[in-house]
Formats: sequence, C-alpha cells, structure tokens
Amino acid sequence: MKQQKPTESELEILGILWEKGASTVREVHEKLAETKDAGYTTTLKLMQIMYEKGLLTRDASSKTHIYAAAVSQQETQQQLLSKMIDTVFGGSASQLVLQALGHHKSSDKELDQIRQYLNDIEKQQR
Amino acid sequence: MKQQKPTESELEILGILWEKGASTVREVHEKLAETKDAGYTTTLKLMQIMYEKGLLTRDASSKTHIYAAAVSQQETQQQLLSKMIDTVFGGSASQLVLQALGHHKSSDKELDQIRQYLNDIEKQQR
DNA sequence: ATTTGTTTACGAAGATATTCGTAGATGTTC
DNA sequence: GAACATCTACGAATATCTTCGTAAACAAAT
Repeated sequence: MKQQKPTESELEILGILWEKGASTVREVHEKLAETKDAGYTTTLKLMQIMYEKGLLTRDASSKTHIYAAAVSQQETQQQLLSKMIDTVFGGSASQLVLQALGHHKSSDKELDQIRQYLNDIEKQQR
Repeated sequence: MKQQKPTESELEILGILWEKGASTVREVHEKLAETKDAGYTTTLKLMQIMYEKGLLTRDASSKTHIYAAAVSQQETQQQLLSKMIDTVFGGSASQLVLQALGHHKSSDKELDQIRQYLNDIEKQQR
C-alpha cells in the first residue's frame, strides 16, 4: 500500500502538521495564512480531501475536528528525494548533497553531525 | 526575470535535455517512453509549451526542430531544493543531507568529494 | 429564543496540466 | 508523382488541483 504523492498544497499542510502535531483546521489555516492567502474553507476542503485520500487522520468526536498527518515525514522525504535525485540531479545523490551544502546554511553542529555520519560509513567499510 | 516553476512532466523533459544535450522531439520521446507511456504528440505538445514559456530554446531551421534546455540545471536544482527543504524538511538543509546520504548509495569517490567540501568549509572558518 | 460566530459538508467554478486526434506540410521511396 | 512516413501546429477533451460560496449544524452570548 504505497502512499500517493501529495500535491504542493498538501505538502504545505503536512509540513505544518509534522511540525505542530495534531491540529484543528483553524490552527493549520492560521499558520498557512502567514505565508499565503487563501480562505478558510479552502484549507478545510483541502484537509477533507487529504483525509479521504488517507494522508490525514482525524478525530471527529467533538464538533471541531482534530487532524493529524497519516504519513510519516521521513517516508515522504524519501519518496520526494528519490524522485528529485532521479529527474533533477541525474541520479546522483551526492550531487544533491553538495548543492544543498553549498547554498543553504547549516550550523556547525549540523555540519558535525554530517561529518560524524560520514565517519561511521567509513568505519563500516573496513 | 525569475524562472517559472516547471511541472512534473516538464522536469522529466528538462532532465533528459540536460543529460543528452540538444535533441529532437523524437529523441526525447524515445527516452521518455522507456519509463512512461505517452503518445508522441503528447511529448511534442509539452515541448512546444515549454518553448513558449521560455523553458526551452529551439532551432527551427530544418524541418525537424532541435530543442535545448533554456534554464540551467543548477539554478533549477537550487529552486527546487529550497522549496523542498522549506516545506518537507522543516527548513533544515542538513536534515535533507542526512536523509539523502542514508538512503541513496554514493560511491567512495563521491563521499570523498563531500568530505573534501566539509573540510574546506572548516578551514574557511578559522 | 434570537442573534452572532464558528464549524463542517457539499458542490461547483476556475485554473492548470496532461493527453491525444486530426490536418497539413515536408521529406523519402519506389 | 503517388504512396508512405514523419514532422509540426492546432484545438479540444480529459484529468487534476485549487478556490470559494452557500447552507446547515451547533455553541455561546445577550
């Protein structure tokens, strides 16, 4: 049972739910409104559709429903990364890594994490 | 003059043109057909639209037109990476890097390239 | 209990993307 | 040059995504 690919708008909503956890439509909408302008019912409709598609779960026990992401952030990341590496980076994951490191600031701590990870790989190979 | 965002299908075509260089519709279509099935005129139409949008250039001097990507691979990569980091990786580029390294095989040579890059950054900071 | 506000449900319009049939132009082969 | 193949152009159908108006249910406030 493979997850179907979320659309652009759906991804924005998933992003919010991954970050904030289970939320009401209102909460998601407020957050969305910070960077985008759309009516409340638009957000509602999107979330209802996502629920039907199985991208979200919802608790309808009270009048105001509570929605949560039904797909994991990591799984979705993998899916999208794979596609992107394939079509846009000519199949080379390392090319993507270099691009990402080159143009998007990372903290020292994060860079250390990456170094650590590379070291671990190296060790495994011996 | 900002490049408009290519659609999913358009990206596939761009990917082929980046890899193979300037090509005819037929050539692109053959390549596309390996992984997808669509009619020839569908590919043609797509490429015509991309030309109108400015995503492709074309040489129409002979009957069979020759198309080429009008947007750079790198610029497009940046654009898509930024968006993806933002919505799917909670703004953390390093998180994306770790995911990419973790799930997509890279050769030793490529990993060395990445280590080298990290070393360079480290040096710059002192 | 009427007004006011918030919520869900529904349907449909509008926008965008994808697909392909058909026609006409051009080139190729016999 | 007639038959055949290949190409572009065009238009339109189809599919998908996005947006929002409206109505009904419900709750809270006066």
